[in-house]
Amino acid sequence: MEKTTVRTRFAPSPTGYMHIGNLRSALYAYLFAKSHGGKFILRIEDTDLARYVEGAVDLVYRVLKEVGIHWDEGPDVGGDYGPYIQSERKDMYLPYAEQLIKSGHAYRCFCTKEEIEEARAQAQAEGRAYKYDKKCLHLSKAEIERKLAEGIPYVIRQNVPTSGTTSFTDEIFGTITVDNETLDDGVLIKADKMPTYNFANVIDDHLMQITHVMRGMEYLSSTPKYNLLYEAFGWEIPKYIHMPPVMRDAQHKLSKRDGDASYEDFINKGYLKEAIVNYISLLGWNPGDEREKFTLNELVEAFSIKGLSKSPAIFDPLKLRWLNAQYIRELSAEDFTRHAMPYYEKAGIAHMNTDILCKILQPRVEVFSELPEMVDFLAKLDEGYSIELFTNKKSKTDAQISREVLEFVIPELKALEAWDETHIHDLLMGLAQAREMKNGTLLWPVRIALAGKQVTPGGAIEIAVLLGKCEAIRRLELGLEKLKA
RNA sequence: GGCCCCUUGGUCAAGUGGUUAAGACAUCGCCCUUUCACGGCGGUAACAGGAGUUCGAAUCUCCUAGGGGUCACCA
Repeated sequence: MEKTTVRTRFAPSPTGYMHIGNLRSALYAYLFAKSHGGKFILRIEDTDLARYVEGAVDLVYRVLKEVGIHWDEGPDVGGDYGPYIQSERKDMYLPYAEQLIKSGHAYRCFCTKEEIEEARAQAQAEGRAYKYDKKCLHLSKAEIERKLAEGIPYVIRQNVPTSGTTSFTDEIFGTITVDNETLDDGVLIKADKMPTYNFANVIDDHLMQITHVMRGMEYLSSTPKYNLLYEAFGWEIPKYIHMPPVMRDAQHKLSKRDGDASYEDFINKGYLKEAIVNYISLLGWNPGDEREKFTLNELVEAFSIKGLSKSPAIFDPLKLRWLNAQYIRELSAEDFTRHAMPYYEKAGIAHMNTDILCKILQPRVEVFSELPEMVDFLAKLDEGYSIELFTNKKSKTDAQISREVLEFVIPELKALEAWDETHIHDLLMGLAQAREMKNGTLLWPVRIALAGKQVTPGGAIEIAVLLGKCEAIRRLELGLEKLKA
């Protein structure tokens, strides 16, 4: 038996926004295809002209490329089953719908939107689900001809059976059966001759020989209608893999309105793309072992739909943060600095020693955007800080001791020729030892005077080096003055 | 409301008839320490509820509850 190649697709509609949930769908479809040595196809679903957004398609390309999800076929790279943009395929669908009319699986419906609306409103008022009553299915040939001749607009509806059941097997949810009676005669071709999403999907997936349809589980309940279509055409039904949504909390999907739902939002906040991909891969999937950190290639290696969850997953920003921090810590010093530089500039410290900045910041930063706030004191001392900061129980310091410390430390530092970590370190430690005081007792007041802040990334020595001798001495003297006052 | 799906700690989750019910994030405590972090060690914390089936149920069945989805000439 010939083994067919796995083909999956990601079929976004270009909205100008790469939702985390969509990215995850793309990721899973990509991982599934690649883990089976198959092809991953990108198709743009833009049948709704009213929703056209400038530059939206480019955004899809850019994000996918950036995270390393490469498509084997798509609008820009081509392929044997193109075009890959639905609007360029728009003439392909109508003939298929007409074929269905001939075979009795579809029919023209001349009912106006208003009529439908009315019937729907009435159904709602009576508390029952609306279903089109198949009125136009029973039009005589002559009537149809007459309406056609009059140019009355129509849609083409699927003629679903009114009895019996339809079942299908989802690879993760198992077999699902529905009563055909609950199915509505959905519109296949709109009055403007454009296909509806559902119809275009079936045609395109078949024509592009998609073997595994991976999509959000909101399509679970319309899948029987898809299958009826495949059957009407006599086409092979693809495998279905429906994926639960990404949630903001137990009752809401992660949505655009939350402000935190797009890939771009996270990148702009200083998250690393590797961390984002890694994190979302784990939202609704697990590798079956205890690994949590994965590169894209490792994900391809480890991915299996067996690890996909049936229930929705709540997006946990805290865990993403943690994972991001893990990735930041693994960066080389060069890469860390490259990522941090825009934020250094924002903080006005881009001229400082990047080795030391890296040393003190890399283990502390979880998201790059928080960096300026962490180092604000470097660029500018808040001279109005309270001298109560000099008091610290654990370091055994108070204002009095701090004053004494600064009084003997300042001249020594002033006399120091080589202003670097080693020399400052040796000098300060030597002084503490000579005076028989805890390192902390000496270092605390120095750091406070240098930073004017209780909590700082890095200690007194690193901060002194970063500030440079001149500024460091100035701050120390200012601190001493405050203590004397 | 009809139909479909889901339900293990606060969160992500392992688990497929017999386990002291993993692990991670978060949280709390301790250690390390030049503040804060990093790192290390440890603690708190869960099978939605109820009936069955079975020698034995988180695992199988049914009911209830809760949640989600869907019911467009939107995708």
